[in-house]
Amino acid sequence: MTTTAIRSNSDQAEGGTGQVVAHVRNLIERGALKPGDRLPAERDLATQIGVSRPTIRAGLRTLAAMGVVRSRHGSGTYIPDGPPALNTDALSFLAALHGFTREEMYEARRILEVGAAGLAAERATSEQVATLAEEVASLFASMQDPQVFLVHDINFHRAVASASGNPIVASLVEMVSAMYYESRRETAVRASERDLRDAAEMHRRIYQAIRARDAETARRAMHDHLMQASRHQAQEPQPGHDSFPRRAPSSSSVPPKRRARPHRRQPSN
Amino acid sequence: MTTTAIRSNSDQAEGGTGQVVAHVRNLIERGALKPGDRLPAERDLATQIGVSRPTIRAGLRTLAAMGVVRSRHGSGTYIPDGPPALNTDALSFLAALHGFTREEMYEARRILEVGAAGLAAERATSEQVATLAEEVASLFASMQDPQVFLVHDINFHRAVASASGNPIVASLVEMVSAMYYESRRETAVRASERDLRDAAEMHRRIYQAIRARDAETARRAMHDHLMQASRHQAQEPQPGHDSFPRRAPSSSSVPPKRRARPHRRQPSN
DNA sequence: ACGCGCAAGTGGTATGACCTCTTGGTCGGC
DNA sequence: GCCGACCAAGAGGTCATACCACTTGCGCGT
Repeated sequence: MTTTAIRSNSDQAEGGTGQVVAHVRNLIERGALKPGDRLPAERDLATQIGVSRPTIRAGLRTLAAMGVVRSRHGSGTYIPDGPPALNTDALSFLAALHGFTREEMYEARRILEVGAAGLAAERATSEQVATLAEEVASLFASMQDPQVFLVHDINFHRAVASASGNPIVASLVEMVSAMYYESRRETAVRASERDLRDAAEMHRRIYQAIRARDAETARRAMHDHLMQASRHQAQEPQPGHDSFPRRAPSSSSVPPKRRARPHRRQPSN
Repeated sequence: MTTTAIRSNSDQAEGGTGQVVAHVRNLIERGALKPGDRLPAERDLATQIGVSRPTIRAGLRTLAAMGVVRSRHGSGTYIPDGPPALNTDALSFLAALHGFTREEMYEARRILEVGAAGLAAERATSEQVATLAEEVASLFASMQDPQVFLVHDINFHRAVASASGNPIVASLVEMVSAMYYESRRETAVRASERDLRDAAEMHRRIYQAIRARDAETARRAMHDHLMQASRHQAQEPQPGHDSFPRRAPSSSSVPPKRRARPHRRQPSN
């Protein structure tokens, strides 16, 4: 019975750069840094913490990649305000690395967004409902341009997530949506106008259920929408495999589906 | 009707460091880099891409923060194998920054893990079921030590997520679990032994449903478990607010719940 | 009073050096 | 002949310094 320790994967408790991350974290937890604030200049931080500027920059870059800070050339390093936002690229990289399938993406979206739709029906403000209405209108208005349609499609789903009132759920949906957009952008042109009309209609139903404060109908509508989208996309002409890594050709016959991912062990350093 | 552009939040198409990230991304998409591989040495990458070593290091640090690569002192920079893993610290930072409430965390967990439990019931391998059984046993065995109990608690939920067979869902659960662990670690000692026994029992029910391949029961059991845990925790002695930022005292009366987060705009640079 | 421009300040990059750690090969002893 | 200790090459980590690019706001000139 192994009592596996829980460790952050970027465990930088020691080392200069981890010192920087920890310092900023302390500032945040002490309330000295709030969203919108500007951090001290790198050269100042260097003298404060007692490390060199390159080390400071390394730590700040780590924080920037996490979405905790944002550097603006010539101006300073700031903590972004607005809703909390994770780095959306991370999931896209993992998708490219591990070859996530469309079905897996839709499955993840279904789990997340069905829940988000239910919450949105219970809590959406009138402004958020208005935003949803606008995006639905944009969907119907862009049925002849799959690329523009896709943008409004994603925007609608992000708006639903935002209307859920739960910033964590909203952040996760943002990540998954960004990954989906990345992988869908190239193939979106293959969607038939009939499919787009269906999709627009289903978005409208989701919107109406949220507006009517009917959580269960909203959940079902979101579920049906994502199921149908997944089915439609599976029927489209051969997907461009070029964006996904191809397995190295092996002498033995390649398994037809996906192979399980064995945990090749790696030294812990 | 704004056609909001969809941009990655770490949009580094230009600039030296973004060049490095893009280069590695190309290597991945071309299949030249697979999980477990080692990247060229920093000094070599520098000459290949045509930038200096600090720039290379900046790009690699960004990738490391995303969980795409992992540097090991004295050995090299590698692409982690094993299941895809996002950086779990990011959510913890956002939690500290924006003061996520426990209710929001449980809500997010409910959405994600109820779905994961359903999938796990449909797909878990016998090995994964065995892992779940072990963790359940560890839970019953550690009821007198809340800290150890918490570790096995989290491990059980991670195992369920892994058994879902969906690596995206598993990654998201990992993130949320890590954040939850961070915020719960300090207050876990307050849990009564009776609550721990209840919790262990509910984990056992989840396990049994998954083992029985009963998806709907697994979903309900997970839902009930997280609901009850949320309720119990709300009843515990005053939670240590010290890890969460306190709002600056304002002259006007503070709204009782949480105020909406206005999007203070910030220059786009 | 208004606007233009310059200068101070800030992040971004480059160079080069040195340190620590890992790793694998080699040499010695058993 | 085998095994262990040592060492050296190579990798990432840090530092110091300089210079470049961009932003911002103050102040000068009109």
